[in-house]
Amino acid sequence: MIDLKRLREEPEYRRGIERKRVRDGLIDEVLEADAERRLLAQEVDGLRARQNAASKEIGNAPPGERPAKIETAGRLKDELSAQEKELQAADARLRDLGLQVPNPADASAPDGGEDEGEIVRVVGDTPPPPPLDHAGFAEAMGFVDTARAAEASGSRFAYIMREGALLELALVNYAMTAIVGHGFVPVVTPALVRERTMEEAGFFPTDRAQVYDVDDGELFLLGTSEVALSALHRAETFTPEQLPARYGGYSTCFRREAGTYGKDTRGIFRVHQFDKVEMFSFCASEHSVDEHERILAIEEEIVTGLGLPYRVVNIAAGDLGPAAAKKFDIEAWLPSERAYREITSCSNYTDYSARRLGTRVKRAAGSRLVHTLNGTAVAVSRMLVFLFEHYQQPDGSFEVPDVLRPYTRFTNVVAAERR
RNA sequence: GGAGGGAUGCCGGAGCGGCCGAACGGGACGGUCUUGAAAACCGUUGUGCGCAAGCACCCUGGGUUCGAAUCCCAGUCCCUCCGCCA
Repeated sequence: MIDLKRLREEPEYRRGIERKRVRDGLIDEVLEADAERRLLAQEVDGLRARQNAASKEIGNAPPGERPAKIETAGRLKDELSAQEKELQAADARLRDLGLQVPNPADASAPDGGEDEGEIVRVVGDTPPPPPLDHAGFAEAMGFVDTARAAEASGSRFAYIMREGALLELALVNYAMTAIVGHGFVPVVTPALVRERTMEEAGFFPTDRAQVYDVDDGELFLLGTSEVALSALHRAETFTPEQLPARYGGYSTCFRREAGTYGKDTRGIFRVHQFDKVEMFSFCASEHSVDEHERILAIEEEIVTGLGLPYRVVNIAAGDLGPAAAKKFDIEAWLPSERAYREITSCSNYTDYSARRLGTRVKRAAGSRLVHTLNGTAVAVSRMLVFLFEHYQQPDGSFEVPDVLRPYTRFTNVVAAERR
């Protein structure tokens, strides 16, 4: 949810919203609905004050005078309930519209759309394509079976098998160990949440089409554990010393991938179900820019540890999700495509989700909304894609990245017609 | 799945339909006393919106009433018992 007061008063704030993709006229509709609601709220407040006073009088009056007073109070009541109905309707309208408005883009997010992010830095040398792309290699090695998964579940599913399955677990361990070392509290989250949680995390109503629902819409499968982590401090007020509060979530993630038909259909680059380790921070507003850089640095450390060449992209305003004010993607080099492709992503949601959650921090006077941030530690299936290309050897074998060996306990998988 | 009980402020816990934003106890904070601390005593101590008057909040949403923490309905969550289960 955006800050309506700032929308009213700060032209900069409005401009930040307009730099994203917003339906024409939406902002003005919101402002109108807000003005109407505030007017009604004022009237109702005044009416209630009179009604409260009238009722109080009845209690204090001698019994003989009561019937007349009850009569007047009764009239006030009718008037009030009519006004209250209108206020309720205005509230609903404002809420409905307000939920559609995205968080303003930060000034440091570049203008433009999907391919107009700013390349912040490029790290490492880009190798030529290996003999097999990730899908072909994974199949040849018996690491991944998408054909049979299609039988069981449909397209964009995979059986991850043999050393591939062990690599999956090794990646989870590697990422979890890394972020716990940076002070993130390890958490295995629920994978199903209620609608409210989706909304408060900033995903509903805008991203509803991307989410699987379950049990007749009672519950929804997470697309990222970020959703469950954000709810960890719902309606809570932190003391300043408790911040930053950092959590490392592990969960399986589920995405419908609506609107991606025909895109990235080979292998496991884009699948409906994958495991992910995610960083999530609650922090004071004045520290969120630093926290964002910190999360990005940890992501780079993880990617570097796995020896992948990459670049960092400051995502353009028009390409930001509804909740993000700013986002850095790390794109690793995918040799078979001779292109950089997204491997991690970290966002600063500022107070957008916190406002819905009611997560605050105590201040000298009153309290303020916190800022929330999230970032990928490892999205496992996606990461396997890159490893299968970068660690594919000339003799067709697979070499395990050094940092994963403590977890896999094997260092090499030979090319196998044995499968 | 079946049967009961419950949800109040930082915590415990009271609360007749009006005198309840809420007794009492604890904690925390400030002060007196003390070389310092403890003890004792005194005081302060929820939040959001609003410039303010004021309004709202006793799990959530409805309802009854002139008036609801208190009565009614629905939901959510927790606890106990039975059944089932990795």
